[in-house]
Amino acid sequence: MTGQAADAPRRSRTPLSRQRVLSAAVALADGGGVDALSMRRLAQEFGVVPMALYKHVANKDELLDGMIDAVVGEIDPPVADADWKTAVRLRVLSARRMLLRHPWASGVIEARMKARTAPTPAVMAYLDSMIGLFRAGGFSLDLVHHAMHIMGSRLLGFSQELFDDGADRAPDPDALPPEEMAARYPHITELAMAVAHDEGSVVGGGCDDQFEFEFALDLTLDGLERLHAAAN
Amino acid sequence: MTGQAADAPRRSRTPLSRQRVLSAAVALADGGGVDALSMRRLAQEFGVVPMALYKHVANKDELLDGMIDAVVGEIDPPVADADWKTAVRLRVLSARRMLLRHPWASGVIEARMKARTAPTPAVMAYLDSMIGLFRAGGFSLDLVHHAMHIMGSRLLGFSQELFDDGADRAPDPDALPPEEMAARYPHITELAMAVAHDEGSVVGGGCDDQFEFEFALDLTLDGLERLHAAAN
DNA sequence: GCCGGGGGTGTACGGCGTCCACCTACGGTG
DNA sequence: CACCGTAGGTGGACGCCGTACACCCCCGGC
Repeated sequence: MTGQAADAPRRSRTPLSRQRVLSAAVALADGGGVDALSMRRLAQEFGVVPMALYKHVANKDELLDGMIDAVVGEIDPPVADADWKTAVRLRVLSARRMLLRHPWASGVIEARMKARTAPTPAVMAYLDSMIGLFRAGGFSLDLVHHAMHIMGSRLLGFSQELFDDGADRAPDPDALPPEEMAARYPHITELAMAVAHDEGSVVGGGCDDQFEFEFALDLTLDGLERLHAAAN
Repeated sequence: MTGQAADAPRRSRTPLSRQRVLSAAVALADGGGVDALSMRRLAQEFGVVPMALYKHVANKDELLDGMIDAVVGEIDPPVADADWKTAVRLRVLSARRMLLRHPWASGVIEARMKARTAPTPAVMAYLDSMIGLFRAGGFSLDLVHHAMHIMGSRLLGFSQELFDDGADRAPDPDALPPEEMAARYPHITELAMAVAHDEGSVVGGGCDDQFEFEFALDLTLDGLERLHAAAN
């Protein structure tokens, strides 16, 4: 009783905000997988006509972006007062827990990564702070660069080439101005700048995907070899 | 001139086999990405009505499976007379070249992996022979097991959990009988058997995904740490 | 009291995968 | 040579999908 707007049986229960749409979409994808998520299905979750959703999200792509941002935001922030290794470790494990909670997420993130001009803000923030952890541990920019490539698949479930860093892509209509970029994602910017002009560097040169791939592969193989030798 | 069946302007040029359908589908996906591939689009590539394709492939999923098998078959066979490390290295690099040739492949393979009961035969064969390379190098079953988990994302572009090895999945209607399985994929079978009952093992126990993930993560982090230390 | 606009509605279009009934041409058999 | 079974292509329809466009209604501010 005395319910004020929660259960009026006649008109739209709650005004249906972007937040509500997003979380309903996440919930719908959590159970039933990503292809159980259609605009029509989502709309009828609210007892509303499909087009109503478009007053709160631009289109389905933008809906997916919003969902990504939401779940990436669930990843725990880095712990303070820890060496780089445990900090990175904990963060990655937290990311993994998120991905297990939302099994659709890794696929969607990866797909968005491959096609879209820029990752969503939350993903950017996550990557930026991850780079920050390595930097705080004293890693050189080159080494951080390699580290990010190496950990690619572990970081968020997608496999490779997080930043091939433009030039070939379409010129991205709504890119942040550089100063904005630098302010918001200082570590990403720093790294991107370094990669952009350093040609001969400590470990390797530029951002050659093939080189990065082999570098990561060899690191892994060396690790396996060490294990193998130790198991004698 | 004297063309015998190549240019008759009236009736079906060439009878449209499963092979032709598959390669046309691969070509269509190579240019234009995976969502440029629709049954209707593919059909009109042959100047034929969509349903005609269904005489040669069961449905779109089966078409995708066929495409996967085709491109995975492009991966070079292992080189003979080489130590395990270079053999694995060359094979993985060959796989990568294939994935760069067919950018849609990694995504499709990963998606199929996540949902399907068993990978396609060519993928199975690839994994089996990869395991064989490690085994030939003297790796213990446990270590090979870890190695396959670690290299997951590098192996074929998908991220994780190649073999969580059934039990929870749907019982798979058309599974191979065990002896067939063992004959065709000896290394996979051997490894699966070992994982199935060995509980306390050299490196770790059973096939605990969480354990495998952390194991791989730590191997990577250790490798990075070594690089970091060496860079002083 | 009026009015502008945010938010929900209705309809429609083009594309998708695929089921179904149908036809047609061809090779093998009597 | 007549016959027929069948492999392979056809045409249409169904039920989904995302979303463009026009509309309308109701509420808050002037």
